Amino acid sequence: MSLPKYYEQKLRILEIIGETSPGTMIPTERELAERFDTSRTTIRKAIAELVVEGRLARTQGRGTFVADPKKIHVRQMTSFSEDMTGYKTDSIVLGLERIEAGGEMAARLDVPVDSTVTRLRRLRRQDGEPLAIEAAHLPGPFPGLEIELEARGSLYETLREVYGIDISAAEDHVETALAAADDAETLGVDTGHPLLQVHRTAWDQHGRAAEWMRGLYRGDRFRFVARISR
Amino acid sequence: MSLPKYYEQKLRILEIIGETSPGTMIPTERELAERFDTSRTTIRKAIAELVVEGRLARTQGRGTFVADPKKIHVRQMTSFSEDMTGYKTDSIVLGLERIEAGGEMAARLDVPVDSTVTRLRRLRRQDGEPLAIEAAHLPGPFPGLEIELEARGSLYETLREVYGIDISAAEDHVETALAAADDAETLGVDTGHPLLQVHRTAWDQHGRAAEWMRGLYRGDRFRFVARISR
DNA sequence: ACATCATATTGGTCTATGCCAATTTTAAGC
DNA sequence: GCTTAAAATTGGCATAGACCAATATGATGT
Repeated sequence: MSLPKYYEQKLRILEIIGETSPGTMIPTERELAERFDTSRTTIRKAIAELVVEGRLARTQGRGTFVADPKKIHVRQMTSFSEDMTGYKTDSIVLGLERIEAGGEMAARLDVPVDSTVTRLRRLRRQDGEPLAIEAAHLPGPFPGLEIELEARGSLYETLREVYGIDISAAEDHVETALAAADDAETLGVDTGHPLLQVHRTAWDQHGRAAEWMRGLYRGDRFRFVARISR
Repeated sequence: MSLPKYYEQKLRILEIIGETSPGTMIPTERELAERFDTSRTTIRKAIAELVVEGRLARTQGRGTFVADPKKIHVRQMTSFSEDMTGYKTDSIVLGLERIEAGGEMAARLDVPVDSTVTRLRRLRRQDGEPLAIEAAHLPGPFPGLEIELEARGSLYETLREVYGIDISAAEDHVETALAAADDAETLGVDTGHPLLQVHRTAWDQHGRAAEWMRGLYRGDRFRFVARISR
């Protein structure tokens, strides 16, 4: 019947959050521990969950602050760039290479094993803050993709205008995942931070596999939206 | 550059997992702590993440065991029951009441405030293990729903056959959430366990809002799948 | 053999503490 | 005033340990 002690503290801290507005600093961990007559460890566990839920943000040496829990929508079939209007968003190309398709990749893109696959890794940001990592895999060499993509920004737009590939169907698989050490570093979150992991297979106007994508989105900042009708 | 210490232990435990098969017991926390020359606290943090990822399962007094990380797919527009073929699944009705629509509910279902809304809360299980909580809200009293639903099992089938409501469009919003104390208890997971939270608005053949649903799915056991074409 | 009860084992929770790292604040020097 | 350096503050990370709760084990008695 009784709640875990850390959870009680979480509820009490939520009250503090409710009384203030985003940007306000809450009391220090040591002060909260003393005020609520508990250990700093327990307070930190409570705060950790509130950070994961996007209600708090903390910085070493500065303090812990009330955050704005708004979420960005990622829609099916619309690229990231189309969906983040109204924000100062940008996209950093982390890498664009041609690799040889392994067994799994070959199956996903329906190409022979060892054939050339183009891999594009991008970091998505909003107001300079990293929010998502997307790794797209395309069947073939796609010569000149670097330059064409640079000019347009949107991958799907580039595929359509330059390579005649019109993405017309897609299947997304959405699940939770915990940030691995390297992804956590790139995204600026703690190792183990919950993420939305999206795997997408997309097909062109002829029904051929055109893209296989893996996206990692900060769980506290994103919501995946899918609409369907028949 | 260096990895967090608990994360190193996580990788080492993953090696142990890789060498065995589901059901095998791994060494106790105290033994792992001694073997890896670290504290039990650090080992527990590593194990906690592996539990969240579905790689381990632990029981007080028994031990920690290698788990089978398979995930169940939840598809858009198909009910839970249609999707879990091959498993011994069942559904427990936690509650079926008629309530008055509040402001938010009224807006979501496009009905007047204070009008009657039917709320159906169900617990979804597989082989007796609770896996998901779904709360559906329907606009209107839906007399006899208890009996009709009992006979058919599937809500969408009941709506179609008995009430002439054919769900023909839906929008799902998928995000991560941490299990609150009561939901954690119902699902048999720890408080704070990552979940997939799905909000669905569904419309009938005339474009009228027919359902508003909130689902909580264990993040370690589910994957949301959405397919679209144009 | 079987059931019962005490004991040991194992995970669950919380505490107290130490030290490090990033940042802010204060003091010192010019 | 301004810059620079030292000190204090605050979160980050890991440790050791105490005690509890659930389960498994082994001893005991019949």
